[in-house]
Amino acid sequence: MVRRATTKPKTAATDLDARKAAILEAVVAEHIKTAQPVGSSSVVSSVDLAVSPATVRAEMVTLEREGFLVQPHTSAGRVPTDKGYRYFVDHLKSGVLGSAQQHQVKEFFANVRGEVEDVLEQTSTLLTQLTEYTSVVVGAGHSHATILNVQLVNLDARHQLLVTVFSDGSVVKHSVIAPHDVTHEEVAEASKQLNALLINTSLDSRVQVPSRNDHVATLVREAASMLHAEKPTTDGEQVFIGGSSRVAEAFSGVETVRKVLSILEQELLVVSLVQDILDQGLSVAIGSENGFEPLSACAVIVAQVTVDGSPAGAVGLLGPTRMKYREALAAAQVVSEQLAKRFGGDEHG
Amino acid sequence: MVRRATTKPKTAATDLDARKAAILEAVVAEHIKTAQPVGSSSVVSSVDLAVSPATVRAEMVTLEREGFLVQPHTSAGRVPTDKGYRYFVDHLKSGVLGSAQQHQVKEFFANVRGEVEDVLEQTSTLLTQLTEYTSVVVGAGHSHATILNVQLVNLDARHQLLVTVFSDGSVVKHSVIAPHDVTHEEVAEASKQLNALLINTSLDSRVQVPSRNDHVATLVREAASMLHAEKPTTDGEQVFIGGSSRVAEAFSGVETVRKVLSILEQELLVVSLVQDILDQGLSVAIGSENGFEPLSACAVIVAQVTVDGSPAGAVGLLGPTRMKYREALAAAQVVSEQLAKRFGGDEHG
DNA sequence: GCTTGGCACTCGGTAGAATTGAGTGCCAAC
DNA sequence: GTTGGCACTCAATTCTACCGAGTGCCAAGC
Repeated sequence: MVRRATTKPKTAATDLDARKAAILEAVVAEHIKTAQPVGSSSVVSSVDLAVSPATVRAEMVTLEREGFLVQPHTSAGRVPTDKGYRYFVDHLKSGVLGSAQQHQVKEFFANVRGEVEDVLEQTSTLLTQLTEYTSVVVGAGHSHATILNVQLVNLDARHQLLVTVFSDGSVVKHSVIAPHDVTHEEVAEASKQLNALLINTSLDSRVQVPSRNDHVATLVREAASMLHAEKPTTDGEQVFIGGSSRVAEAFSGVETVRKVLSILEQELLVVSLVQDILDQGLSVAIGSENGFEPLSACAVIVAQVTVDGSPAGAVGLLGPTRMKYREALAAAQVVSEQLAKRFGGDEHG
Repeated sequence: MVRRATTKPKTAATDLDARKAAILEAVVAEHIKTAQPVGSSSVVSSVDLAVSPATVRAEMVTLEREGFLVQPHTSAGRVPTDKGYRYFVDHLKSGVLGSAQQHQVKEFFANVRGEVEDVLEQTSTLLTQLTEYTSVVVGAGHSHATILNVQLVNLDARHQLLVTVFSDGSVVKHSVIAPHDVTHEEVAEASKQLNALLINTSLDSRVQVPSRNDHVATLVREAASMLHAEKPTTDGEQVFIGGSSRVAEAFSGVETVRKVLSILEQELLVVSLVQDILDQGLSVAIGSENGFEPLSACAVIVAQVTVDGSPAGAVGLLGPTRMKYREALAAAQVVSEQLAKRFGGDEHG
């Protein structure tokens, strides 16, 4: 698995004097806008520095030496490095959503109906519409939710379906194969026992299964073991990815597009990517910071969704490193807040 | 919605004499291999026709006039049109999977575990591995399955979750909001009544809900209506798309890639695309035949999965019109058969 | 001691011209 | 009907010249 090398969440390590900062920011902003290398004169005209291009050039040499900028080739303007973007993002005064978009968000949350999954899925669509980037919405797993109800349903004499309802409103099913043919009554009895056994437990907790060897007890054991055999990898997280077609626009090289799409296809990887970023205490991972080599051309924005004080998921945006950070951050922020509100105050809208 | 214009499922309309056919097939085969326009001399050397390039050229003029080939420009070789591919596919002697791939399929179906959804999802991954194309796996909706069990579970006094188990092993949940606070006992009673009411019915059939106005009856009505309010669009179909990153390789233009990805994101569209193709009685839709303008650069292969004589889903492959039809058809064929076997003989593995 | 205008220099990008060569269409001869 | 021959076409490639954005450096100026 391609896990990240533990890069230090180094922030605010280097500080630049006001003029260098202004120049760097101008370069980044301009490059984000135009996707072109930015030259000294262009900086002068975009910032009011009362300084000549020559001076700016001198500063840019320093900035390049310090690793904030690079020249694609001599006699071209400069392009920000990941470090340059990092500085830019760290010193970004947080923006606010355009009013049209604010309205769209409001509209959206006023009108979404349906189950949690549906809401999350549609939220991911909303996010890509707001930002032009690919979005990721992760719903928390239910490993800590308690069981409200279990039901063993007969499909035929040998096959049963175990349906489990959790306190967070999620429902999970497991196929159970009985070692012997069983009757409806036995299934009903097993179902009853399972309820008695499991209600109010969580998946973490071990339960005492009957050790007898009759049909019912075997069935109960079988079912309980299916339930607890939950693969620890998925943990029941739900991932919704929206706007993957945006990847095609955001990156120039075919190969980059392929790599990024290919990562997005592996939902487990996406979950761990988002988790990694949150663990680092970041809200943006720029280029190689995300630790996935194939995503080194990407920036990933993450905003945690906090419900009742504990993390309940996250929303993310994935774009090129030269993405519109301010707008994207604002969008992620607002949407995550709305999502939190939605699932906080009134849990089952 | 971009639905297809009802093009006639015209097959075997035109027939070509043996030599023209051989030339056409050579051109298609060569173009599929090289992605380049194919010239007369290249045809001569790839087919043993005992005929000179000049003669081939004369034939190609005819083929072009009849719409099977086009020239990108004067003085280039020829490229097949959709019609050309169509002829090629219609006259394809069905191929067989490479032995390595056969083994892979066998291996796969010997080892997949888990719920139907998991199997289908992994099947889509298998298909893209077999073919290098994007795959689509559609599981049939449960609109005709009967209800085996319903359960109303209390989340809190006003919010309940209705969990329905169908005879095909699918499980669906619906949030229910009670008009008044209800007790656990009332919920249990409602649950019981719902079971009595709904077991062995299908979603098509209307049921007689109690008209009384007490809490329990209201709850029953509310729950039943949620269940039957199933949006007719989704019908509970499940769609699994694998290898969307393959789109980036398969098409050259960024814009084409974007369009195709964007269609793939809309699962409902994909379902109707697959359905359309099956309705036309086709197993391959080439270029504009699929009726979606953004997919006019694509060919789509579909193989129905038939369980116990009735359609239970479909597997599909999406690639460029110059896709490797023989291999892709073989793969779709084999996988759909295996899938049918899997869900036929032993339904709940 | 910064700052700056001046200047030579670099080098990617573009435009135009020349060249190449794969492939065609046509035709007269077989 | 088939074929070799041939003139012709035109995308692709190569080469050249050149432009100009942008740089680095430096000596003069505030």
